[in-house]
Amino acid sequence: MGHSHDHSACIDSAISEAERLCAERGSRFTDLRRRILRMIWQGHKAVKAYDLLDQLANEGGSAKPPTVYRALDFLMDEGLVHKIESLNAYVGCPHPGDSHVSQFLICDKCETVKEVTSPELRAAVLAAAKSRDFVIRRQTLELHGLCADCQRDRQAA
Amino acid sequence: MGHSHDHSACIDSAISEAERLCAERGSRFTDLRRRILRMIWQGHKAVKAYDLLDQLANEGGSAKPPTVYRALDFLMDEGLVHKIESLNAYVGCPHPGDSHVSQFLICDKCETVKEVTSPELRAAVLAAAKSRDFVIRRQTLELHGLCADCQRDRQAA
DNA sequence: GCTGGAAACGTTAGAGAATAACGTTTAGGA
DNA sequence: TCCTAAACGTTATTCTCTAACGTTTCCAGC
Repeated sequence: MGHSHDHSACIDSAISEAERLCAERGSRFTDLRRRILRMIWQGHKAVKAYDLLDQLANEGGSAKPPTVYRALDFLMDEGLVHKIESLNAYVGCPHPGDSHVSQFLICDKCETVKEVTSPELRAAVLAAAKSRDFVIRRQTLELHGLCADCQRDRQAA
Repeated sequence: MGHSHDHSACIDSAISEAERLCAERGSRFTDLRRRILRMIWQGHKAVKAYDLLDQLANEGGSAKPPTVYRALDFLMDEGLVHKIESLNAYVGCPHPGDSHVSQFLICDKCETVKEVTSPELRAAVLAAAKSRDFVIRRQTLELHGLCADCQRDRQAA
């Protein structure tokens, strides 16, 4: 992952995909929401709410917490971003629209968050729940460790 | 889970197991730490730090946040409690000592947290990580939904 | 038993995360 | 055009957690 890819393409495609989905659903992809989604997509790291707040402040306005949290709520409702519970931070969803359960690989060194979709893992989760007679509504599956790149140049964190 | 079991036995065994482990390791299981572990074991729900704080205050003293968080840190280091990231709350570990990765079933209705250990699920997690060349150091696996009991008398939450 | 140092605990202060409850603006359908 | 709901602004507060200090307590070594 990481260093070498055309990230501006990531951003653009995320924004236009969001545009498309919101139009399709009749939800309002306002300027504020677009700006915040763009900020989150500045990299493949999870972004903290108060960092977004600071960026908004730097861009001139006097933003307060509810501004950011309302935008985040919208983006999460639309499936455009996910919250990483173990970090209290938010990351862009690379494939909104496809309904899916989220599973994340989080590198503790470079902080890259990679969303993965493993059918086997999904099946194992469902099986574990079923055998205990438990009905899943929502799941948090966050794996912390070292990504491939950071294992190589490991001066571990 | 839940309604019908001798819970005082749960508490007692958790405390004495903690006692044993700390003695074995030479770590100090102080009165404060014992009290907080006992509070957490009052039920099979995850307990919030500030609820612990309130209970301490009710018991007379003037406890401040660091008191609780330091005790929680100790208990977590010793593997006696786990943090539920998706709730910002803490739950007793039913089998400290055994090294294990934690997987939780969390009922959104009765709030019972059940720690499960599924070798199949564990294997699936490892396989998913390995196939992406990712080394896991720590994992958060929290499944929210309805436990068996709450499915039966479902006037859902 | 005394003592020195580390661990535990007390306390003050503040950062970071999130929400409640109001008011104002704006977009867009009737 | 008007009217309503959604979006946004603003103030205040709650909850979660930590930094940084000082004091007490334990206990290993003398």
